[in-house]
Amino acid sequence: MLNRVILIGRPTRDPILKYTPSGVAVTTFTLAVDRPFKSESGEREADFIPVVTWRQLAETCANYLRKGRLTAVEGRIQVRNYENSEGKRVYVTEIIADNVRFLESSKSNSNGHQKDDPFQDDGTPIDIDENLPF
Amino acid sequence: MLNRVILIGRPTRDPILKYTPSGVAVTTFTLAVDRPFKSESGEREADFIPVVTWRQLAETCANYLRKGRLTAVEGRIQVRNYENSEGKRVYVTEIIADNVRFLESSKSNSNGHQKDDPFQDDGTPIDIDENLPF
Amino acid sequence: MLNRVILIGRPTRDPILKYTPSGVAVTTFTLAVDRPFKSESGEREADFIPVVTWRQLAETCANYLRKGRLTAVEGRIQVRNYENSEGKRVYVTEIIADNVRFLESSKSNSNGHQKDDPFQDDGTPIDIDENLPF
Amino acid sequence: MLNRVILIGRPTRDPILKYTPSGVAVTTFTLAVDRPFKSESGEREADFIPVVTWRQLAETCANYLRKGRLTAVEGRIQVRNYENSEGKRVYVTEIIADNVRFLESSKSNSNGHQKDDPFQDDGTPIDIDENLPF
DNA sequence: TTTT
DNA sequence: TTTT
Repeated sequence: MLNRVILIGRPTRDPILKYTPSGVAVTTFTLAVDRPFKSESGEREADFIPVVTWRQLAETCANYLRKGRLTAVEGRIQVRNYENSEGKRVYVTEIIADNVRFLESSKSNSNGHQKDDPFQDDGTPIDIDENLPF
Repeated sequence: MLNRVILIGRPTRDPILKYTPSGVAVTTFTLAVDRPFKSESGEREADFIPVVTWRQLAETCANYLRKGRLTAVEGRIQVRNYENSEGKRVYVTEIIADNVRFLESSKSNSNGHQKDDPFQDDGTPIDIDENLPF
Repeated sequence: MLNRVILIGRPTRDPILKYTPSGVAVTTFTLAVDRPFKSESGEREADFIPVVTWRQLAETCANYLRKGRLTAVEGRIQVRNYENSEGKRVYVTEIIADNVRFLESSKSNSNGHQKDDPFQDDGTPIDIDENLPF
Repeated sequence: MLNRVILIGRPTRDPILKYTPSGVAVTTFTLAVDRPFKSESGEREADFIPVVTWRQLAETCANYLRKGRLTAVEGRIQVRNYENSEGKRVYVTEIIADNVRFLESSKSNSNGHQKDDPFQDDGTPIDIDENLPF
């Protein structure tokens, strides 16, 4: 009924832009989010959280999102499940993002604003295609 | 670096209170969160999101959380992975809650307040025990 | 750059639907949000937070939002300022909501769903009219 | 009943650390948060949002927070009111922060982590002193 | 495996 | 000015 996630972290790699059979743009990446405390053995730990973006926001992420650059993600948690090749049910948890902010864009200009950074809110109903098991 | 989740939904069953070997209380439940749009076939859909609570909050959830009752959950996303019996790496995504609100408590009194509802914020560093593969 | 607010509380009165000169629907109400701790003197306290909704969401709130009913609000903080009749600058802080959930709708049917509850996300850019000092 | 705010912006000036009569540390600053769209006249606009931090987090902000540096703030909205010298009721809206992240700390080391950055969550109940009209 |  |  309400489902909101906000993350700040760093993509583990550059994103890859794909298209669904019906031509909808989709970009997937994993965000490494440092935990606010150390593990038992004193190491810094992180959660590696899969993020999916659609349509205009997917294109923007393909253009601006870069491995290792600090990034803020807003969206909702989605839990999909499907049957794998061995007939077992597999659960996949992803963030479906509707807002992404590039906090360390290499394309920032001198006053700190991102150039050519379109309005990134994507409030239209989510396409059915997003449930495809990429 | 920042990791915040807010959900409103309904537990799919009553929670069960367990204790770690070191005696720390832990409660797990699944929250069914309706999606804000219908599926291709016109059905309402939901995400089924695992939630874990620890210590005092675990005890409170065991006492107040009930199957089907509207519930708000605040916390962070955690992604664990472990090797299963077949030697395969399995990823588990859960919400580690630090705040739970019982929006339809059956134990509310006539003026709408929850009785015996202690301060529910649990801001202390998370115990190492939480990484046990329950 | 990122501005997100999530509240659960109760409207202090029924909302009133107005229209801007250009015909845009706008609804304003105050949400009473109980604080999670008691005051020095042991009393429950609340924050009284002004909320503004626009367009379709304003119409939906006029239809469903009711005084005293538990309500969830998602949006962003906006700080306006204007000069009052004595020439003094006055600051007004409001939540511009883009999602409102009626958690205790009196119009719920027997299986708990809200009837005629349209998709409430309103992700379009905010109209200039919202800066009018209502 | 639930009250959560997450902001990313830039402090308009260096913070100043003060102490209440009872010796509790408090730091106040204003966060400039760019709006995601331009004004009617095509200008970028921002909301200027007052933020208050207490105790350990106040000390950390005094040490690390700097004017103009990108900063993430988590907390809750508080609406105070008091009578001013002319006997008029004045409303003050502030974010009481319980988590602050310095996204552009000048004290970051080469791998991007903040040095000497203590655990910043401050989950203890808020002190009565915070209601003093600073 | 699932809530209303 | 305030909700339960």
